Amino acid sequence: MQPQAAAGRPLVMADVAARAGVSHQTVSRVVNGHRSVAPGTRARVERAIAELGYRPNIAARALVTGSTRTIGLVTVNISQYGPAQTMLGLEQAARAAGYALSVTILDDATAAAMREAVDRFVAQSVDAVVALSTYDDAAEALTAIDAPVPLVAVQVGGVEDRPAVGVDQETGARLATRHLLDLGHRTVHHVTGPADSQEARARIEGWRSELRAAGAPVPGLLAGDWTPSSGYAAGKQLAARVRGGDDVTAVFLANDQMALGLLAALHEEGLSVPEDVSVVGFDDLPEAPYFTPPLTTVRQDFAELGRRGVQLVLARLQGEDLHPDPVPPTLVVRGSSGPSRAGSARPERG
Amino acid sequence: MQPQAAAGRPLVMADVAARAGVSHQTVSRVVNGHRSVAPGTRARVERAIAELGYRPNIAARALVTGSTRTIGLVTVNISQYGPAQTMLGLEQAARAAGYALSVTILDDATAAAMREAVDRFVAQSVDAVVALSTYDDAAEALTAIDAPVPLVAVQVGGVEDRPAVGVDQETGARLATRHLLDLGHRTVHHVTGPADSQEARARIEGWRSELRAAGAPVPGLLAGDWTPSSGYAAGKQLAARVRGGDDVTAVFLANDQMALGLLAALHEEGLSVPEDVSVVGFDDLPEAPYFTPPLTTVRQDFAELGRRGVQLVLARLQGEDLHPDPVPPTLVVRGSSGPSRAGSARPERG
DNA sequence: GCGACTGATGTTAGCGCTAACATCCGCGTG
DNA sequence: CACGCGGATGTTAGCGCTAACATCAGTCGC
Repeated sequence: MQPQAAAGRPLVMADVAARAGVSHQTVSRVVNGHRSVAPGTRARVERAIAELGYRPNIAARALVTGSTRTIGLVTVNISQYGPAQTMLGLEQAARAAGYALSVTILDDATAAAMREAVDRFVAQSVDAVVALSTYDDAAEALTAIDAPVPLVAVQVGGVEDRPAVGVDQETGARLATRHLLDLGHRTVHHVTGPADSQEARARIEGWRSELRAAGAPVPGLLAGDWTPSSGYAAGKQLAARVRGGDDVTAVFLANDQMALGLLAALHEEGLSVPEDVSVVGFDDLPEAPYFTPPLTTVRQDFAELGRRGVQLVLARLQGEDLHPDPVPPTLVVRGSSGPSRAGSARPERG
Repeated sequence: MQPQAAAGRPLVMADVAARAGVSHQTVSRVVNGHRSVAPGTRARVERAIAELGYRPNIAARALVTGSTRTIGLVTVNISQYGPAQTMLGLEQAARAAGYALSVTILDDATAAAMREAVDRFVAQSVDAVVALSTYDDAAEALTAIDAPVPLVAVQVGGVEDRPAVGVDQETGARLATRHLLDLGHRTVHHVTGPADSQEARARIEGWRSELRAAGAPVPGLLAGDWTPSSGYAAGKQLAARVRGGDDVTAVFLANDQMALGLLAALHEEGLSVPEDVSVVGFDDLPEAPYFTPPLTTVRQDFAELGRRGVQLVLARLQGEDLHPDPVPPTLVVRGSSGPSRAGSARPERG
């Protein structure tokens, strides 16, 4: 696999040219798949390349072409399932398109950090930057940044003048809410994500409008922050209200991790899911089928999101102005949701 | 790719030089912090750089220096907590050291895929490659690869002639096993990771040697593959044995996700944790405290692992031959492990 | 007071590649 | 049969930067 032969200095095009008995330019033509090269010559050059194990020096190529064939990714929270999965899709699509992916993980989602990251990428001469963030200040910085390269946002809704691709959060939230309503629940409570997250707000919006459309009362929000711990707190709160006689029979949480926390709290408080309270999450973590009980949730296709992000980048690089549709989420029904006030058998794991 | 969109064509060193009234070489000296530049000149050049918004072209620099100040990371399974967290530490340490991080996510952990990834990085002229994989064939490929750049392994134990940094898996497994033994359990069952994972084997080793040291019987292994589903299957199996009268009171699983699956299975089978069976995992996922019941587990400091990985790379780049100590794991005791009910109401086979 | 030395700067020569132009050849056409 | 055309190839000129050497003061030592 070594790119240089046993010889001391690294191989360059001229070495291949000498071996194939052609000029270095012909080698360049072969390497770049240029058309006007005689088949015989091309074969000879290709053999020389293979025999020598030659690899073009991409720094030299980048210098003259002005393109590094690298996409910069700036993201937050890589240890969460969603971003990690999106990154996976992004990387694979980028690789398939012949681009390398350079990554910056933001310590915190501030505008300054976002700017600095994009800045560093520009200095690094990436061909384009993909930003994965759903927080307001970061998103704001994104609109403000005037980078000399295409800059696309993934998973950010509501950014007007910046190409973006995302999952339709609102539809997802409506799916979840509708599901609970259809099961006969009078209304559905909602545990939110952080207030400065656009996704969290879109989910609130979807939940609220579905309730309104069904003529159901719209209860007050329970504030969460994506963490299991905040779901746990919300669970304790709801349990107290149930015990106080409140009519709380269905909860929709803005993500699965919070749902896990809520499940733990309800369990501790002696409430059964779904008999006493039905619970629906959002994301469909790989662990969700193994929660106690298995979690009904809204699945987002994060990898697809990443793929579309790259698509968008490539389009921008061509100068096209693609406006991709949002990725549709789907509802996955498992054991944590059931009919209102009616014991039922647990559906099997998904 | 132009550094700044101030004028029509991209800025180059000569522009700064002209503005500062010096030669482009002096600008280069200032940019690279060379010492023999008169303070006045340096100030003038720096002002010109700031005013123009000049950024050096790193492709040109890379071409002449032969260094891209980029580290390549090849990893698997980024959607798992461990690798993701390790990557976080890696990225931050790399950034702090002035290196960019280019990422390849392996579709599958085969030797061929590993080779190809390293190969691509070499073609990309990265300064070093960090590999994050614990699977045999990938690890094997790693030893075999003769890259023209430093290649360090993170989280791979047992690779002899290749610089590596990892967590002390064996100690972690002993910690978990000892904990259960100390609680009075006669022995501890073990659900393994995949057989071709070095980490999984190290955990088996630790578990086995701790049992032996305590003079406890060593039960047969339950094969898992890191997934919740395999933990679930193991749980079903164990539950059947408990019902059959077997003396199964403590289980140590090679990761937390499998523990989640096992918890779900035991719950379904009407067994209580920790009353009937004590359960200990490995990793300490952020979700682990919210399992039902909260999971006792072994914590690994993945981010630290990443940081040490970069340390190792930098040392290699300097030509030093650092041999870092493994990162020590710690036991986190929560509700899923408790005292043995030796001589309990469960019927015993004669 | 003059050669050797030191520090600040300029000049020159590539790094390995691609783009543009130059060249050569064989062929069809009037 | 001269002409021109286009396909195949070679030649030349940079891309923007750094390394190495050249230059040119000043400064020091004896």
